[in-house]
Amino acid sequence: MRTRDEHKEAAIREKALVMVVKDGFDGLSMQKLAKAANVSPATIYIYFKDRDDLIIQLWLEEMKKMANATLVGFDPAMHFEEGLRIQWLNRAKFCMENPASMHFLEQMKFSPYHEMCMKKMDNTFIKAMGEFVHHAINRKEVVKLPVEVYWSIAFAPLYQLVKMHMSGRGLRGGSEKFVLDEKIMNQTLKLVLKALKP
Amino acid sequence: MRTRDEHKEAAIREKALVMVVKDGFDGLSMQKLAKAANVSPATIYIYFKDRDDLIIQLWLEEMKKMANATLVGFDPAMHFEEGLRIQWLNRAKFCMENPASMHFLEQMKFSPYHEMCMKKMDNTFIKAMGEFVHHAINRKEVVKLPVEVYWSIAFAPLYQLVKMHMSGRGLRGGSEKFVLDEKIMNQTLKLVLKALKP
DNA sequence: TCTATAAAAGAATGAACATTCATTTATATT
DNA sequence: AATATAAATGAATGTTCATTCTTTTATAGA
Repeated sequence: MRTRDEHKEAAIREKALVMVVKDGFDGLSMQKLAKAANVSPATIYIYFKDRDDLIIQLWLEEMKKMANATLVGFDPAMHFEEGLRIQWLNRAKFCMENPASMHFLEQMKFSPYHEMCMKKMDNTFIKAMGEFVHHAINRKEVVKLPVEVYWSIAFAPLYQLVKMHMSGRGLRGGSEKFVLDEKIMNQTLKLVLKALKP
Repeated sequence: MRTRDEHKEAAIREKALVMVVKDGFDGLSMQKLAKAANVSPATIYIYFKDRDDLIIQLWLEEMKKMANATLVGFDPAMHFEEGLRIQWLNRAKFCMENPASMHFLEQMKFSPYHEMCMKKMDNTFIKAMGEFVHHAINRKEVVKLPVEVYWSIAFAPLYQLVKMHMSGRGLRGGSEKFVLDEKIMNQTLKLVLKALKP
């Protein structure tokens, strides 16, 4: 029997991601995607059940990449400041180096697909995060807080900054561009740590 | 001549918002919208140039609502802690009372429409915010920071919490629901202030 | 080398899409 | 009451959509 061509699937995934990032979910048409990936429309349906499945698979893949990148050099048993710093910088690096992934993941967050995705995700990542926070709370290295508050203070500002960096549009109205450099990242991380330490 | 029926435009706007929130931009079809608003498809084109225009007008309206709600009782000349607290609570209140608006605005943020929208928005709101921060910095009531960092620390956590509240899904994996109550909001606001005060 | 099998293709299908057209309807002004 | 005008409509247009059907092609195992 004929064997699958991995390059074809990769091309489909890659072009689909770009299409969604560029033109939104509206802009992702199977026929245009087929053309962009140099493949017949029917071929897409060999690798993916349907359009929804394609989008969900895309999310699962990008999410895994992001999770792996986040955990490089990280251990849930680490002390709070060290652990947070490592994760923070890992996330920042991933976002800056993979703007399309980041953009796609953010776009998914508020789409109707997100709920479906969450159900399919394996939650070892989330568990590791929870463990880390609880260690830190037990050791009194962090203010005692619901995990969600901790989470939102720790990482939401980072993502917000990345968004502004990516759109090149800060908050000064005019034409001034906002660039998220290392200095600004360290400033922000410092403030985040200040907020969360007892 | 026949006069415009304001109720028709309002119905179109309202149903369109709901459709986008429920089914994403994909789900907003002019024919379905017409049916939902009890109107002929052609009527939509009396009030809006085309589908894109409809979406952009929707954004402008919801953005204005949000901006107005945010500024109730606020003055850019206020002292930092008071001003931030007022704005923070105003925003929180608006989000919790208008989940559809909030959801729509967030969904727009990462869509290709967002750039078009930003161009059309009047920037008095952004200017007021900038003024407020600069006062606060001059009075040494806040750490000296690029406006974007200040902004992301101050409000990104709030929106993140609202999102988790709205999806009912926190970070504990299982079935435990996350509810953003007044206690949690005050805890978070306290941390934000701690981060930003010198 | 032959055969079985799944990959891959291109054309085709019918549904749904945004938008427009020709017509009717309501009303403000005369 | 008559008229002019824009609102409102339902049907129609041509396009694009996701998906499937039929056929061809490549290749692993016999």
